[in-house]
Amino acid sequence: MLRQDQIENKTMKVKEIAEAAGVNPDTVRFYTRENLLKPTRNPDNNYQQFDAEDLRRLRFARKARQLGFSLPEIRQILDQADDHHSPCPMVRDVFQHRLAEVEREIRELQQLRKRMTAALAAWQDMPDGTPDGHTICRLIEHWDDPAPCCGASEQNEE
Amino acid sequence: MLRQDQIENKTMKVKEIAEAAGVNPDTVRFYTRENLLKPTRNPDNNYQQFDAEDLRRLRFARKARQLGFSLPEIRQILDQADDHHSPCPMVRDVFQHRLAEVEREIRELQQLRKRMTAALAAWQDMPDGTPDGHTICRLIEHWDDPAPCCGASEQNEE
DNA sequence: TTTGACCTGTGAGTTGCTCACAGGTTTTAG
DNA sequence: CTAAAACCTGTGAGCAACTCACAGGTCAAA
Repeated sequence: MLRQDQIENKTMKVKEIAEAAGVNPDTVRFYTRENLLKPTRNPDNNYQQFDAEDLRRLRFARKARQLGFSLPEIRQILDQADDHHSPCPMVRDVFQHRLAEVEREIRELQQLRKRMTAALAAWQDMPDGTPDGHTICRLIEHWDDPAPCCGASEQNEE
Repeated sequence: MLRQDQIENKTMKVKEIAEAAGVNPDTVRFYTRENLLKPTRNPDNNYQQFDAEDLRRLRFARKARQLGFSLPEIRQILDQADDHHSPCPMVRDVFQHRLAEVEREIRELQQLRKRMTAALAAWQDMPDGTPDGHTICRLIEHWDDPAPCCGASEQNEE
């Protein structure tokens, strides 16, 4: 299965590291372009060579993406780690910032769900399903805007 | 304040309708390009003329966007209304679909928040704040993937 | 009349990928 | 041994829903 060079250096080509991380090979190429991954080159054919460290970086990047970190943030973290600085104080800041965002998003979506279920219920209550043909449309039209800013007055968390 | 033609026909220029709807004028131009708005033209100067109906369409579009409808969906709804079809059965379908999505998003974000607060708590428990400099990073690295599909086994809502 | 604010259309930038293309390399099957 | 399949390379475009920039035309008020 593994060739000699793979056993010795554990280097992978694009498709191999992509499969190992469960991502699209184009994502690997994209991250390489974006300097999140810095593979060496095989001088014979100019192919990219990824090692176990690259795989860890890639997995880290994917997990950070799931947490909502942006690619520039992730690059910053990885670069700092490369420089033997602990990126963690910075990570903590970004992390806390991101947590606040997540909580805001949750509140907004809960508000939204509440309105939507109410709208659907109002629509269901109608006799036949298409009572006058405009209920939902009116519900959308008369939807009152979520306060554009500083709307933190009523935040009942479910 | 209002000129004569505005009083009689209530036509607005880009900036006026944009302000009336609380959006960026470029958004109005964009929606016009995308055929969500179909203003007439002033033959004198080729300026776009929006009327009260356009304003209602624009407001409807904005509210539908807040609900998560896509521009093609919104265009479909508006076009059907133009044809004197009630768009509402279709709207209901899209609406229900969107509600399911919103609920899925809420569940995912709540999962995420739970993990993030746990991570921060673990980090806070450390003596000084930067205990070994890698806690959060490891927390990210060892973050276990949210089950990619069918992860609906444990959905404790809040 | 000139300044400034608006209008016009078009094209590019944003984010995080994903896909397409054209040409080079390597692997595999016959 | 060779031909085809599968991979590699870099580059450029496309997605959504705007937002901004630009160059030139129009119009209001000082």
